[in-house]
Amino acid sequence: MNNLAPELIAELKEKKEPEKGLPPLDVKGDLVMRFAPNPNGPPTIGSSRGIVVNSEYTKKYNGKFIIRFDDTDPATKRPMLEAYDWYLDDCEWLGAKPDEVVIASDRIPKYYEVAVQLIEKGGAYVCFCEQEEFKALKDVKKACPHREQNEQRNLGYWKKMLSGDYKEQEAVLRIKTDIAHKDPAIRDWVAFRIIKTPHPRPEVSDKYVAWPLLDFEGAVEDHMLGTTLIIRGKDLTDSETRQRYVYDYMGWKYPETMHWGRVQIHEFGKLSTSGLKKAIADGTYTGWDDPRVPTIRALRRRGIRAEALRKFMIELGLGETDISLSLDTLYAENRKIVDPIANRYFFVWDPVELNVEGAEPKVAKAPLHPSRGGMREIPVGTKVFVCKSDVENLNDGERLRLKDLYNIQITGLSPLSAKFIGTDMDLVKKEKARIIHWAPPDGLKVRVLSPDGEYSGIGERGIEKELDNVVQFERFGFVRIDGVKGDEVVAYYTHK
RNA sequence: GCUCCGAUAGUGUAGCACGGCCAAUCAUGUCAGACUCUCACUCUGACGACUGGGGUUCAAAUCCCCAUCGGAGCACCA
Repeated sequence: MNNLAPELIAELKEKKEPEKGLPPLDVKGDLVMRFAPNPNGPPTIGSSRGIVVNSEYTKKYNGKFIIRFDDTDPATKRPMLEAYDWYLDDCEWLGAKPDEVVIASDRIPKYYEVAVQLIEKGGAYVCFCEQEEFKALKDVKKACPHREQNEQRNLGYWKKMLSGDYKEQEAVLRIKTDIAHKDPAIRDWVAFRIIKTPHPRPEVSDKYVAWPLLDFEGAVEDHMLGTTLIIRGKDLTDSETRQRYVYDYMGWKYPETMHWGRVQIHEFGKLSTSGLKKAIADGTYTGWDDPRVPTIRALRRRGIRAEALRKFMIELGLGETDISLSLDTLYAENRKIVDPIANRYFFVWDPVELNVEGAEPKVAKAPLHPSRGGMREIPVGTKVFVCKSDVENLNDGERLRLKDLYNIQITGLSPLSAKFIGTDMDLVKKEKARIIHWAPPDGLKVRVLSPDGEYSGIGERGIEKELDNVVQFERFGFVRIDGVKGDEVVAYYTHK
């Protein structure tokens, strides 16, 4: 069979191994996709899904990946100036360097052009209703009086909207849809409103007072960018129906769309960008890369690898159900990458001093890595530090093994003391003595910042040479060495 | 209230478009054991799911209907 029809076998194998994670796409022609965040905060784990999935598809199908900043709300969801670069930086780190970067607030005049065309086609009108007033009418499928204004009037009003003649709230431009549409969410939606707060970007600042809303800006942009496939959160499913009115008036072709549900992460719960902003401002968190914060920057600082995050996001697939997941899977993925390369060191948290009577000063030798070879050397005298939790429930006379050093027997509990009883591994193998790790008294002062608090203690020398690397503190977990200052080391906790 | 949408083990997924090969895939998790001078890694084993009820059919996780549960939108937010 193999000889007769090798291509059949190959085909069978392919059928057996469907694409793990993302469903295959039916791409005809070019694929253009975009990830469109509002940079009103740094990219979060949630953003990474959008970045990874969009870029993964465009990679796979040789398409174009665009990042577009939907920053057209200078007031309520005011963009954060630093965040623009953070997005680009995190994208690059994730291996998702965009082919094109677009900033909506740079392209306002283009949106104005489309607005004028829509008005001329009778597809949009300037509405002076108060919000409540309009809603009341809309709820009973009734048009407001402004809906019937002719094009000339609308054009005049529109000019006045642009020139700043109206106050905020005084006038909006609405897209004429179907005022009796069965879904109230669709009825004559707002495309532009007036905001007199200057935009945070200095190049834009107070240049405009009429700002497009997302549905309008996105509609025009997706057409201009030639987007062929949109993947976005299901909170925007109705956008398609709304935006199609614009596309129909203009005679454009609407892109394909796909949606995904909300992602919630157990470890972080419901943290909103604005909530985080507040917590950072009041000092609850140290910044946007505090290990307790769900941003990509924080994960990076903790030593999560881009590949692990990518894989994690891809394997979520594209479901419309809301999902709630635990970072354990991400950690497992990361551990697979990091475990073979991370050097091992001793770090003693909550250190307790232990004197070992009868021990000769020596140099302990321990492998840098259990399977890779290379040794570290730790000079040690008669005094070591051990973890408080390891010696809390000891009995007098108990025998222990100090890992890679020697055996001891406890001779006193307070103060803690012990005596040297040899180096033979039989203590562990036959007597099943516990092995604990330790640190020399002249070690480094180490602080570990982790999602559930800070640990401080003493680490062996050598750690200071691992700046920026992920290492494993034995019996503690993986950490990334974040800073070294003299004899003081700061590490960020990666995971168990 | 109106309009959409979804439901497979603790979690996340595969399978559903073309019903049988599904007593249901993979990963993670949990438990047990092996290995190991780490409670890490690796290995072995166990645990664990088609929301419920009807219908169509020789045959349903897959198709249809109802119910239940969950979610989204109904903003001059994105």
